[in-house]
Amino acid sequence: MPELPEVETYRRFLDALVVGQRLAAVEVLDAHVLVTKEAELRAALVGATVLATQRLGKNCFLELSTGQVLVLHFGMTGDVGAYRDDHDRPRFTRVAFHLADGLRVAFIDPRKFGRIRVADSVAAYQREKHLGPDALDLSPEELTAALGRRKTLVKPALLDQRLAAGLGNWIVDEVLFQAGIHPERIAASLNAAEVSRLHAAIQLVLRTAIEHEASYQRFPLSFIIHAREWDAYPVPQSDDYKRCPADQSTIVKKYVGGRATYFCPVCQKET
DNA sequence: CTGAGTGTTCTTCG
DNA sequence: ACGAAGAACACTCA
Repeated sequence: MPELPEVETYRRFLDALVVGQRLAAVEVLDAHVLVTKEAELRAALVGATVLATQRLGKNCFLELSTGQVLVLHFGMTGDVGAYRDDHDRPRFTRVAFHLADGLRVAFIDPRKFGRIRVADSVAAYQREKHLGPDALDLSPEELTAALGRRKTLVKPALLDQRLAAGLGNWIVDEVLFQAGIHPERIAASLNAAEVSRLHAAIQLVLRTAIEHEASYQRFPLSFIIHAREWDAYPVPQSDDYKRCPADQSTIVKKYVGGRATYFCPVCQKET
C-alpha cells in the first residue's frame, strides 16, 4: 500500500485528527516497529502537542511542540486508523498514540516492516536517510541530471529514494507505461523527449493517485495498474485487465531489479 | 503447503 | 571504493 499517494492520504487523515491535540500516552503493542526506544519515544511524545503534519516521499511527520518530529514510515503494509475503545482497536495495531481528548491513533502494520522514530527535524531525517526531493517536487532538470549519471536500468533508478523520494514499485511501472518507456532501458540512455515524458508521467500518476486517495480501483482505465489484479477491475467479468489499455497487447510480467514488473511490450519498446 | 507481496537495508560480488 | 544484485526481514493471504 504505502507509496507516496497512500502516505499523503494518511497524512491528511492524521492532520485532521491530531493537529492541535496533546499526546497523552503512547501504547506500544509491538516494539519491533520502534527505532527510537520505547522510553525515549514516550519521553519525547507524552505531553507534547502536534503542531502540523508533513510528508516527504513515503514518510509522514508529526511536528511536535518540542521542536522534534515523529517520523512514521509504513513499510510494505502499514496503515493508520483511529478508535476510542480497546475493543475497537484495529487488528495489527503495533503502536497506539493516545490523544488528550480520548481518541487513539493506531499505527497498523501486519508485516512489521514499518518504522517509528523521533528525529530532530524533517531536514535532519532527510539527510540521514539520503532522501532526494519529494517526487512531486522533482524538477525536469533534476530528473535529467540524475538519470544522466546512472548506467542502471531505469526502473531501479527511479525506485532509488535518493533520486526522488516516494516512487514505489507500482508507481514506477505506471509512470514508465504512461511515458512509453521500457523498464529495462539504461537510465542514461533516455533522450530529452523521453525524460520530459517521464517527468510529465510522474506528475500525472502521483496527482491522479492522490486525487483518488490511492484507491486503485477508481484509477482511470488507461492505467496499467489494473493488470496487477489487486482490486476488482471496474468492468466485472472481463479479462481486459490483462491487456494494454492503449493497444490491447498482452501485458508482460517479469522481474526487473528483483521486483515484479508489468509493462506493454508494444508501447514500451526495449531499444 | 507454497509462493508472492506496495519497502528498506545489509551483505556479497564484481 | 563503488555500484549493483540478492537476500533478509515478518507475516498474511490466495
